[in-house]
Amino acid sequence: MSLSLYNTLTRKKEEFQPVHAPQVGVYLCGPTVYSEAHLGNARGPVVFDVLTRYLRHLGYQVRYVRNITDVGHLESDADTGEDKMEKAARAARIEPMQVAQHFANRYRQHMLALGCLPPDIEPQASGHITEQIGMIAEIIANGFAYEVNGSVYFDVPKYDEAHRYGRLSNRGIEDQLGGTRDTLAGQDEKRSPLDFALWKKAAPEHIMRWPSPWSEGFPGWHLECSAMSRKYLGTLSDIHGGGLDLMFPHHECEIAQCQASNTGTDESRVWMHNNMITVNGTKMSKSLGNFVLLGDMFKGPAGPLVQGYSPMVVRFFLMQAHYRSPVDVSDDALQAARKGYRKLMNGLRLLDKLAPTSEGADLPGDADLRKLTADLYTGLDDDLNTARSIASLFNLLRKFNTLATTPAALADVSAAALGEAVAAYRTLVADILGLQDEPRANAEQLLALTLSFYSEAKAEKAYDKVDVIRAALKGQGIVIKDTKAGVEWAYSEE
RNA sequence: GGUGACGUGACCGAGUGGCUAGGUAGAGGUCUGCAAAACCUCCUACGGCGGUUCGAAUCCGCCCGUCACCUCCA
Repeated sequence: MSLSLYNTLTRKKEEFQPVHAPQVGVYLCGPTVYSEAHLGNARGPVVFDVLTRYLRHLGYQVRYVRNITDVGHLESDADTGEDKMEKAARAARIEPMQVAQHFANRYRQHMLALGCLPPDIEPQASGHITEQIGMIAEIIANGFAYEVNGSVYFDVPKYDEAHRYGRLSNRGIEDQLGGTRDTLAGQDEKRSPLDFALWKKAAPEHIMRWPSPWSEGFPGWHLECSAMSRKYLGTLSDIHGGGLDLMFPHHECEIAQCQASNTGTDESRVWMHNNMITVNGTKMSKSLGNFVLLGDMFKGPAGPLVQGYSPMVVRFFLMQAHYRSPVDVSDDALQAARKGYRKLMNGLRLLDKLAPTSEGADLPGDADLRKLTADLYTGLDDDLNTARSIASLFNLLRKFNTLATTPAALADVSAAALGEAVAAYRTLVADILGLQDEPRANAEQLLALTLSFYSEAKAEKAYDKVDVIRAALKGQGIVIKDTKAGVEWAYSEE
């Protein structure tokens, strides 16, 4: 089996073929760091984390780029030109970059907690102004952009004649003209309402600004990803992704920018879009206010949820649905996920105890076990269907549990078949799905319990038990101190 | 208005022309000092109406319902 992925650009599943095997370039549109991340923001990173983990497992050399957008997009075209970052900064009376740094730090913490490995490159838009200016110059030189009053706009109708705009989202420019609003500010500078900004001249009160050939200003909303993707992944990356809501206009514009610049490609061969997370069937979003902040839901009740859920439970919950399906959050669903996750973790712990009891090869139970093992990856290979691979894991886990409790069954499988199955389960759960055991037991409380047994043993003068407990804790780097006030403990200073 | 999804058993969610994913919940059982875990069995669904087919939840048509994008949004 080989990996196939659904490509939004072609609207079908395609066998994955790297542009330059064994190297694979993956780009995920990252967060705009002017506020806390919510659950919906976590789906893309989790999906792409599994994707890159799996690609690496398949032997590819992956370069995974996930950007940080710290040049805030404008709050809306209707306001005075103050962007999100500045607005947040003004509210907190700090530097815009401080806002960006703060939320970028928080974001990284949350992503790490969710088991998402750090990207190989995490470029910031503000650090790539030069590249963006260079790309604008190319687009102008190629005749697909024009300058008005220090701002530069992408000429969509002209581009459409040469390359056809809207291939990704499958919409013609006639359709879009019908639905365009004519009430937005700054529209008068554009030749067509469909045109989008590549560079905006900064209004006097605009803090974040950079010099450019056209004006002191800031780059357009879609340019950073094109510029940074090209810089780090070349003119044609392998996979570019983000949420479904980024397909249009964001990704559509990225493709247009790349085609119109000297890049001359669709920027990426495969375009992947994860579906939305919903609450009672409605998309979770900042603007609707129905979001659940990650930091909140890890700790306790948040929004519509009556209790908290640990990062790993959230990760498992997200992976139990296919990434192109919408997934609805609810306590019922999360609680079910939590039990499933723990079951899988208990399975992981069971593997250590599962040792073969038979010598021979090709025993009667092997075929069944091998079938279950082989089935583990059919889901992932089919457009990263984690839900199916997880189902396969549970099927294999049931087998493991049977083997663990039924000596006759265990005697029927060979060491080789069992070893393969155990290794595959471990690899899939821990390395590819990235599910780690979350210790739930509280060490302090376990220690207190142990000390109470110690005290009891001491009272009974059962010194053999006392010594065993002492030695065991010593092994953990903890010494027991019998004081007049009672039993205490301290870290061993040895 | 344009574009695109989706409607699966009590709940969450895969699948998609024949071989009834999986998890959670529920019922019964094995095991068991109690309990838990585990295992076995049961509950067998695909919005509605037509059509194609030997056979459709799966393909086609119509209808109903829900959602997303077209404006910042993961």
